[in-house]
Amino acid sequence: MAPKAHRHPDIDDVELVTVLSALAEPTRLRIVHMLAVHGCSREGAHGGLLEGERAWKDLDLPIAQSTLSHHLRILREAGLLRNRTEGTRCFVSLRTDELDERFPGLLRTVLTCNDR
Amino acid sequence: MAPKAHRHPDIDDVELVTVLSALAEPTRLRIVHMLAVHGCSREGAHGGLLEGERAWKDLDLPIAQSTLSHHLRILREAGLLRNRTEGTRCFVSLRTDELDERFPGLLRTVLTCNDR
DNA sequence: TTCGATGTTCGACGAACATCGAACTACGAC
DNA sequence: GTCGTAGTTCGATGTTCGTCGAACATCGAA
Repeated sequence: MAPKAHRHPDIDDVELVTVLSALAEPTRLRIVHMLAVHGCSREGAHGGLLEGERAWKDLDLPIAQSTLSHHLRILREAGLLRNRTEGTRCFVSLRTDELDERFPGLLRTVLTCNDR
Repeated sequence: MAPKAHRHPDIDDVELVTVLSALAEPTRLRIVHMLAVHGCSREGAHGGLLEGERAWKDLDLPIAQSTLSHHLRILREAGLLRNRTEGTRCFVSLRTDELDERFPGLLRTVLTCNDR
């Protein structure tokens, strides 16, 4: 659909438990990892990618589209990522800075641990 | 019961997602918080408390005993805490150092975030 | 040995969750 | 307008989870 506008919570309204719950699922942790590692890719020639963004369609995971959409919503509502719609396409990115202000060091620490 | 011996996982066998799942629940996060903040209490006169330990019975939460036991098991199996049995009593403590070696900074960061 | 205190395990229950396919919606292109 | 693309929402299904009370196991004390 790429509906008119997604709802992004005010970062100050996000609870720590909500963030942890969002991250406590293999698929979602992997999505966040992908966005962190490869989010800033310079595929300049490709599309209207902004800094740190990643196209929905490039998130190729072994799950159904509807399931991916579901996980992205969980992450969005936990304040972890932001959706930007451009025509029918949509791009996702981590809310790195805001999140770091609310929960200092959390995202970076988790991602570092995730690398083993 | 306080059975003969609890099973504590080798910290290297613990997955990040397991730890996050364990922490992603209000009651359990509160338990970990209590152990971190008040674990090192000097109630010297009271019992055989070791450094950083806390007696089972002192964890007074508004839940049934069986529920508390369940949560403690989840935390134990996630490598977050250790049980020590002494007679019929049992004491719990965070596996702070081991955990920090496996997932550097994770516990401290989460606890700091939890303080707001 | 009998009793009480301390935790653990065992169903059982409803709620929440991950997953899927199908129906739907919004947009660009023709 | 009509069609295809891109992503969301809905309904259904099976699983996991948090919670409880009851039964059980283990130990110290009387």
